[in-house]
Amino acid sequence: MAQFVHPPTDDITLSGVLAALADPVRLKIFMSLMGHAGCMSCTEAAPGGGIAKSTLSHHFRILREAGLIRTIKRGVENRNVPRNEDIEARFPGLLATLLPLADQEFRRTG
Amino acid sequence: MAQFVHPPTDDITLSGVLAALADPVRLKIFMSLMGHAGCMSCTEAAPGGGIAKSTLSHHFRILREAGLIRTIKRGVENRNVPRNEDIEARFPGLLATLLPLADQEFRRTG
DNA sequence: TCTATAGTTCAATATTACCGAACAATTGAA
DNA sequence: TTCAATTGTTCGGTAATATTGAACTATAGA
Repeated sequence: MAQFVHPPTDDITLSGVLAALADPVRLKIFMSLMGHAGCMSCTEAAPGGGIAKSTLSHHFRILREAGLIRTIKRGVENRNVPRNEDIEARFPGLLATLLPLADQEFRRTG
Repeated sequence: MAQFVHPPTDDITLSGVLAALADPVRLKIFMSLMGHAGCMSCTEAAPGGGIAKSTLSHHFRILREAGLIRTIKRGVENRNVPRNEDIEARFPGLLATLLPLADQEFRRTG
């Protein structure tokens, strides 16, 4: 039986999603998850830089509460999965346009 | 000759745009501007609620610095114009997908 | 049991948002 | 010109949020 770190939100708002993805760190995390199309632990999905793990935990919480990811406790680590279908259902086409632009942006700046 | 309140940014970033539009007040302001497809003063574009004018000024500054609007001083008031083409040039399709979703969202919640 | 690992929570600090009040600039009327 | 009204910015104080290291919980594996 799935042990959610916190039960997934069913109230996904546009402002919540945009605010969550407006932070470069969280955007990178979410894109990593999308790229791996399965599950990643928090440390796997985290971008390289010197970010404190308490801060990372905070970022994952924001992504969870925005409804962008689902987090399941599995052994000692967390399995984070993007909630593709739920976001697509609420905001059709949003991710399809946003993610390529984010990709382009990160290539440009780093 | 155009008197800009501040010269328009030529460095439009995705995080800047998303952060600017993640705030419901700013999103409403920007959508008002898009809807009127011309120029609006700050007070015209502002949503109804009891928002201090110093706060509104702050919101317009964020929209300006994100590169979403251009503000020209005209007489006693400001003329705010959305920078459609510049945003489309940098992030093709972003506004086209975002704004209808925002519209739907505001209809849902108010 | 003992140690290592993965995240969360907590308390403190730093950054940012919001407001009212004071200010500057322009308009229009007296 | 002078005076009042209008529009928006700036400033100082306070409230809210972000970031961090340290302490803590829970699980895995030797």
